[in-house]
Amino acid sequence: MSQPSLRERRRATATREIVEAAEQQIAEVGPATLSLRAVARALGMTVQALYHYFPNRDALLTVLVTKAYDDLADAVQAAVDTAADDPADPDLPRLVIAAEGYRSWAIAHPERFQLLYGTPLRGYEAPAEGPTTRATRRMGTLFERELFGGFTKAQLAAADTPPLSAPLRAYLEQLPPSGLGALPPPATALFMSAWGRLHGLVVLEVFGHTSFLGDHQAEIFRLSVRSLLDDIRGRIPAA
Amino acid sequence: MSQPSLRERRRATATREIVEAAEQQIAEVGPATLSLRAVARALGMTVQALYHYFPNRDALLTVLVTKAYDDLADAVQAAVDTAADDPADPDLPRLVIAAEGYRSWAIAHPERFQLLYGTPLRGYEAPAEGPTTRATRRMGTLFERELFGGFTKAQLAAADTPPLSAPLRAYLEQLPPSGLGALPPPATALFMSAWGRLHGLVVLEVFGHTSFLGDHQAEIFRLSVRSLLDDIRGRIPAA
DNA sequence: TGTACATCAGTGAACGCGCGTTCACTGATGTAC
DNA sequence: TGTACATCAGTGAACGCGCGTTCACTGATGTAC
Repeated sequence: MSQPSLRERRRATATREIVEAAEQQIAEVGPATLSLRAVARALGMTVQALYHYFPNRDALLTVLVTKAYDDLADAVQAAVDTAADDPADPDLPRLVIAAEGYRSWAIAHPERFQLLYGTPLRGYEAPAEGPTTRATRRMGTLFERELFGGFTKAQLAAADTPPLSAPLRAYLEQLPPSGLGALPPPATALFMSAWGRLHGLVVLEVFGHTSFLGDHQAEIFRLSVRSLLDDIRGRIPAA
Repeated sequence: MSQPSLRERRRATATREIVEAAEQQIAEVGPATLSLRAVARALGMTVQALYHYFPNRDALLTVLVTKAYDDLADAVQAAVDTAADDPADPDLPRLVIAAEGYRSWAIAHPERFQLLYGTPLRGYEAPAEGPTTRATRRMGTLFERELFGGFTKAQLAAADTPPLSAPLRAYLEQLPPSGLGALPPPATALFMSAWGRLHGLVVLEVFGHTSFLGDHQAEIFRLSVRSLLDDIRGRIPAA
């Protein structure tokens, strides 16, 4: 219950400032070129001082990656929550809102989005299990709810997909229930397909491959997510 | 008609060797870390010699990017051609074959795929118009044919999509006919959606975000492309 | 309340490294007469 | 066929740069008595 000491509070502040300066750096030069020296420079410190807060460059990167996953998941969550409280357009499916939250964050923070979904960083290995997978799961659960909410397990199990091989069915069924294992196999397949679809358009846009669409990228995206929802819903039988 | 001189042939050979060594380098350390010195080292040359072939690092990168686009388009083309000559499974839609050609190339050359679709390289600006857009168009045309081949313009124009705004319709109609401008607007929208869908799954897989699917990524991909085809075809009215 | 000691944020100096690029050169290949 | 000159691939030496990390230090903050 003892409140943090002055030193602890200062340390926390300094750490936060370092992370923010690093994010600023990433926004300017991209994740691959992030340099400790530049971060220190931005803070008016010497590089060596950073080593009191992070044992090395990779440790700082890990924090940045983790935070980016969390911020992205938060952004999607916030988009859904806001729309739930005060629906701007009651006809807009919440999946579209969630997807647009995802897209908006990516466009607002392209370099941090790269950090997550772009080229894996040389020499940097993301921690296998941990906060990053937690944030991913959180986001997955959100989309899953908007896609499949309101359908029974039986309906989902009867979803109309191209046939799944027996080994695939078995594999999907034994995935950890905290993730996708809770869904019947055809629904998992649909989910992956939908996830790729949503992610694909965002990735193309963020990396500049759809710039020929000019100002209409947002509309194409919304259109595409609407179709996605139609397509998926059309594959789930009525109760 | 004069055949190339000895010197010209040697120069061509040397240039090819440099490009190959650079591709090898990229395969080992990734596109961002590509260094002229390492390329020269691999060839047993000094760095300075490279400057007789490329004015600077960016020029080499441009060649590598262009070649990667071409090689990818070639791989897709080859997959379709092979299947046309000697269909391994006559029931497998050619779109699936093209898509799997795309996926296979990406998986076989993940670093070169990154070069095209991963994080844009710092300080490197791709030539706006030129060979890269040509290769992209080539690939686009291939997929377009497999998606929409056999349908009339009238059918495509009547495709069932969520409503397109008037400005979007107008914009899509005036795109250059060499690219997507030849399609009726709803078909273009469908095409973009399909392209994102296909690309998305590949990108997730290549960058390791679907590794939890283990050996089943190929099947999920095929399933997803089959669904994609169903979904699109289902939106185009009968003649 | 004061004093002795431990903790810790920060600095100055330095390390070794690999990088892209430039310059002046040598020697081989090609060309004109 | 031989000779003079131009072209060009390659080298040695060097440039200035920014990087991550280590070490020994100073001075402020916190803690035990």
